[in-house]
Amino acid sequence: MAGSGDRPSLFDSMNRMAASPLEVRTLSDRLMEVVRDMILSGAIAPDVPIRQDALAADLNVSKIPLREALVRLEQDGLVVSHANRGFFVRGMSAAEAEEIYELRLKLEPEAAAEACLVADEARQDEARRVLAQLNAAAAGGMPTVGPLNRAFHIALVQPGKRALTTEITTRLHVMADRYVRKHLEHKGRHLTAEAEHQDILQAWLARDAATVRRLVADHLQHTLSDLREEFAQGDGQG
Amino acid sequence: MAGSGDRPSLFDSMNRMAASPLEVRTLSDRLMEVVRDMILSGAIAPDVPIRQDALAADLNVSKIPLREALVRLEQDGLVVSHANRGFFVRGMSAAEAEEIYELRLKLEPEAAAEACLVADEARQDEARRVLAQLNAAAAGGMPTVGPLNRAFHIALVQPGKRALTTEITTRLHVMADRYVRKHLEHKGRHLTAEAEHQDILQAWLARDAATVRRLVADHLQHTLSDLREEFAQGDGQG
DNA sequence: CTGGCTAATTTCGTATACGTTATATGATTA
DNA sequence: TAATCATATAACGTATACGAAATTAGCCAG
Repeated sequence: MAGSGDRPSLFDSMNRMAASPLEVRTLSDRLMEVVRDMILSGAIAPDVPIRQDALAADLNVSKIPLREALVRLEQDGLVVSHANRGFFVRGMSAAEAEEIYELRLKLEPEAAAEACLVADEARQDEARRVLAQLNAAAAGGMPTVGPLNRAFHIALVQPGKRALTTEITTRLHVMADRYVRKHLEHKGRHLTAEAEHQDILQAWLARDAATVRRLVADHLQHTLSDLREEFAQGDGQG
Repeated sequence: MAGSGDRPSLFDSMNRMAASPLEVRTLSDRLMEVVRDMILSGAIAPDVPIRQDALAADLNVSKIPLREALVRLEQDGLVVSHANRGFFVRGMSAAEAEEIYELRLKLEPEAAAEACLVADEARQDEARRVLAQLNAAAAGGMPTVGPLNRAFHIALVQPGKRALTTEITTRLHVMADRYVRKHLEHKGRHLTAEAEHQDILQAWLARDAATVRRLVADHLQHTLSDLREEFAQGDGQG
């Protein structure tokens, strides 16, 4: 009897956000988010093997749904697996950060611009609401800043109804998140970002596609510039 | 320290066709390709539930690696899963085809153009060799046309050493493959494609980036146009 | 037909076991 | 001592069996 204890532990942190009321989700699906956040937050270090039995025991699950979650994360680019050696958190590199932002710059500005033209009122409300939550979380130094930041950027793209574009954008944002957290969170990056977000939202709500395109590109470019600075400085650090 | 040496790393590449001789792969990894080919070839119809026990029995494996393979394919966009209802082959739509090609047009021409500038001799040989194989397979009506076509397009991008771009391009090509097979394979599309491929390769080998960019874009645009025609005609069919 | 109950099928997760591979440890030899 | 070989331990990947929960299908009353 494994489920008898029912330690609440790690899952509740995830269940709080998103989770539309009547959405059914599988365990491995939720595990993916839990493990993903452990990786993004640095709780699991890169390049060290992820011990499946141990981690599964920690999370009070068996290793089969955990493996499925890890497989998902491998496709998401956060972990790599080597046959018979297991899963490892992917190492980070300046080159990868460059590539991530290069791709985001190619996709996100236009996607957001097109989406703003077709967003209905519900989607507009959602974007507004998410940004408010994000600002509140950032002000309070909450650990949900990362996910909410992602939710905001996605909310700008999603109304475009292009599933693939939205999905790729989401993945790129997840990968970017690691770099932002590691290198930028300790300084006031999200404070400058807050102003940029506000301007973007305003143009987006006004359906000013051209401005949205420009502002989103600028926003990404600024973050990338900050990252470049960080990389140039703390170059050799682990 | 484990990773200090970083040997040449024989096994960092993605799923390639000509497997390097002593590459170790897990069962679920190979299963992914098997099931993927079943989907691409239409052996598994869209929108009908994939019976895990039955399929696993057919393939003489247990359902654990099969589920992992299906999870991979879900991230690849070929199947969808609904909690407690299982996995389904994703339905096809003209809208999705449009989006796939729109994204490919945004990424592939430039990626191929940049890659041709830095491709070493080995990569150039590989591109040449793969195209020869593709032409041979197309001439003989072999079922390997799809994978070889994909291999050729990837060979044009891979030397750019941008892992993410290569990976996304690969996925988009896999998704596109389904549409090409279903709607275009029965007509002589790969015959016109053959000439375009030849021109692309020539410019690519000559490191003529601008021409590569243009020709790849044209090539994709032609295929998309053909697809549009097909959709416009056989509109209401399955 | 509609709505709801029951039964059957299937997925999802757990527990357990086992072969194979990798890694660490210790012994042997040059 | 250093390098190589051999052994032991640990971990991964897969198979099997079982149970619980959910979905689907069938049936029946109104």
